Amino acid sequence: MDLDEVDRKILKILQADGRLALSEIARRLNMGNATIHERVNSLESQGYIRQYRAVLDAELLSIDQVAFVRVKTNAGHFSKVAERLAEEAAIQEIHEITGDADLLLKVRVREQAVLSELLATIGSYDGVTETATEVALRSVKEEYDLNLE
Amino acid sequence: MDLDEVDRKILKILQADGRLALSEIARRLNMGNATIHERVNSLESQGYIRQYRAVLDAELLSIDQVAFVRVKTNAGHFSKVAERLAEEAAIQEIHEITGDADLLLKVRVREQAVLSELLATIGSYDGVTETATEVALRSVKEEYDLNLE
DNA sequence: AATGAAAGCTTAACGCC
DNA sequence: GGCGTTAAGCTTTCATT
Repeated sequence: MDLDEVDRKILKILQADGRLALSEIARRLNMGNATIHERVNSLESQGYIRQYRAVLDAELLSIDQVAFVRVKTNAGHFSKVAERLAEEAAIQEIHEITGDADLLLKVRVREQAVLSELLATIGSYDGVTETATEVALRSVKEEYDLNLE
Repeated sequence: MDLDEVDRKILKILQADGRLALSEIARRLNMGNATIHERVNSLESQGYIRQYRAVLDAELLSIDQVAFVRVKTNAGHFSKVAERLAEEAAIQEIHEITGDADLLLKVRVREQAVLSELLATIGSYDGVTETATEVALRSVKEEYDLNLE
């Protein structure tokens, strides 16, 4: 990792405010306008910055039913299953995990009915032997900041 | 307070590209500059847009050890415990869930050693009776888009 | 790598419909 | 609610160090 202190500061700033003007970043770091512009371009093309996005309020938009699904698969099939599950828009996270189950999914839908459907679909996938679901009654925290200190 | 088609389109666009110029959004939607500006301001102040952020690459930055922790608490204590856990930067998600455990945490750290420390800390919290941890061997998908149709 | 300067574009505020 | 105008501010490029 060949990031210097300035790069890390830029990443921290943009992680916290993705729309901040580059000229304002330059001001805060006491550097030239063009320098920050070049640095940000480089951070983007090297892949450190994957995307800029507006974070929407899931509750206000009523897309706030969250569930976690543990999936067991036939021996060695979990990667293949995971690739297929990745195409489902309602599945936000797929992790291959240690322990009893093979995959842990985080699912987010508008209504419980959609969850039921999805579970039926997952259950019918080739290589899936078992699913177990836990529903979130309340999501106390959902933040995705990386701690760059 | 309700969103119309234009609002939804704006949210979709900004969710996918949080740094897109408002004038470009206006162009795409065939509307005036000032109109889009007003709409976005309103979406922000109503809370539909919670934040703008750069999404950083956790693997490139080597902050890529992910674990899920199930926490059991003394009867009725889980909300209090959750509030306290929310202050830990490494804990990205806290959900109150159905089933055997009371809380499900998603944790993200630079090294397993930090995870061990965190688990010790959590275990010592008042009201926590038991924790069980699953480590993610690979995270196949981690996306946080809301499906606005 | 970093910079200042300048052209072109964007934002934000205003008044009008 | 939607729009055009405008001044101030921003982005991007380029020649220079």
